[in-house]
Amino acid sequence: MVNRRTHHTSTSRRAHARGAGHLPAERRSQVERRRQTRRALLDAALQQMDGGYGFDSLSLRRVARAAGVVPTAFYRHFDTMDELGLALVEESVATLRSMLREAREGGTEAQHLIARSVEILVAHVREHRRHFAFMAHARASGNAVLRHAIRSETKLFASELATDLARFPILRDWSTADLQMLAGLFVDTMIATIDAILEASNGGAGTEGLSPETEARLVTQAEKQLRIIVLAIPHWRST
Amino acid sequence: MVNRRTHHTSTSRRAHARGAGHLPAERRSQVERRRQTRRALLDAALQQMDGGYGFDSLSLRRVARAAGVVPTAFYRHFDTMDELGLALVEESVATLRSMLREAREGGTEAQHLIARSVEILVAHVREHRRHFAFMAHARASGNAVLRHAIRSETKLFASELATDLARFPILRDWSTADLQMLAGLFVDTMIATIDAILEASNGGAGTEGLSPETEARLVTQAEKQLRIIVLAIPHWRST
DNA sequence: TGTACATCAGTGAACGCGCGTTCACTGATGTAC
DNA sequence: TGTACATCAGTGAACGCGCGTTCACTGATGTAC
Repeated sequence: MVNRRTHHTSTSRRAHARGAGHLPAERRSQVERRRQTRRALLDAALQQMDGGYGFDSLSLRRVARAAGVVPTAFYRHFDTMDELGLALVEESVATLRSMLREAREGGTEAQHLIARSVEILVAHVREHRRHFAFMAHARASGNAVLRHAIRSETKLFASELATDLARFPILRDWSTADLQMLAGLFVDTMIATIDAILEASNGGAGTEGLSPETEARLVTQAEKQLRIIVLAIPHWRST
Repeated sequence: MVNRRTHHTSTSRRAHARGAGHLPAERRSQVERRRQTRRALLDAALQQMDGGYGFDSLSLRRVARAAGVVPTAFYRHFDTMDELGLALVEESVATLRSMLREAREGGTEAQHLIARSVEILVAHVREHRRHFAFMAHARASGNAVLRHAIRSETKLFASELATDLARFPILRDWSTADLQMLAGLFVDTMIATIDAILEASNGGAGTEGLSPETEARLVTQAEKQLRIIVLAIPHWRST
């Protein structure tokens, strides 16, 4: 009976080194190597979801493979796929926060505010398409952990928006509940816009990207929808 | 060498007969038996998705098992899981249509119309919770076939609503694009409400159902959101 | 600066499992005479 | 009405595959002296 564990040559091992794999020639520090592999796993997960497939359809092995790493190396960074998913939620939420921050800087005149907000939204979705697509899917996915994480972040986001809205003179006398209602309406409309953008840029027949015409149409529609809500504000009698 | 294929007793086969399984005592016709198994497969799929898990996480074997049928029997009814999914989309769409039809019967005075519409929506979601949950998940799922099927049905639904809206005197002079925009806003708000109801009735801590308080809160919020949109209508200048 | 040892990120073989799909089959229902 | 044959919904064994997870390992990086 021969030795069960085969002794491979070192060259065969080198041949497997790809992406975040083991590249001794580079002389990276251990912590840097670790950081890069973690990043590669997160990016691989986002990349694998790119075709419009959700987090649920990922497998640990596919993510590891796409990251250029052996499946077992995954466990050096995350205990489960859920933990990787939560890390992606954190990154995505950071993107949302930066969006809200950017929207806060600038004038408060309604007409410009709407156009600017939609512009910022579209720019962010384009810039961080994978993160938004991840959230759009995971929001309604089968994974309860991710779904709840994203839902609660969405509620938090709406609450922060309500606080911002409270600063407008015309909304000063609205009840908290009505401000939340209004913020919810804005957020729901934004989410619908995000969905529409993502659908148009994924589902497009082979074009892979969002055509300028389609984008313009979606921007116009979103602006109109926000504007019609704003139009109603002076006529609302808050309880 | 013994015969590879074991010859089981007929009693052991009977013991396996469950649900839509083979029940010779009943003397059903072949077509009736076929119809019942198909129904059992569809119901089993809906049931398996009940815990908040989406269509993507179903497997053919699990569905067949839950339907009380052997995996291979599945193929007598559907070529693939996708086909079963499309059958569920058809059923769900029929539900939506009946909802719209019900909403059309009755007065057109705005205030009552909103309350009635929300009431009908909530009643339908409660009555057909599994179908709505299926659509809410599949809308954003990884399965491109189902996603597109549901998206296009949603657009059709919004178009029909736009046609209904065109009959209101106050909307008579609105452009088609603006009517579509308005219908889209209503539909997006309804979808958000449906999502909120489903989330509250699944995510509730062990209660399994939607508490009357939560439902009342969601109904109030939805009514307010629709009302604020309606409030804006007289002030909109359509292009 | 040089040496001996510790750490630990990534490796590769192995496992048991549920999956979709194939195939030849069984036996009740349906039909032709 | 009775018999012989056809139909076909559902069966059960088998297959190859990708999965998550375990384990002992390798070898470069890091550290104590």
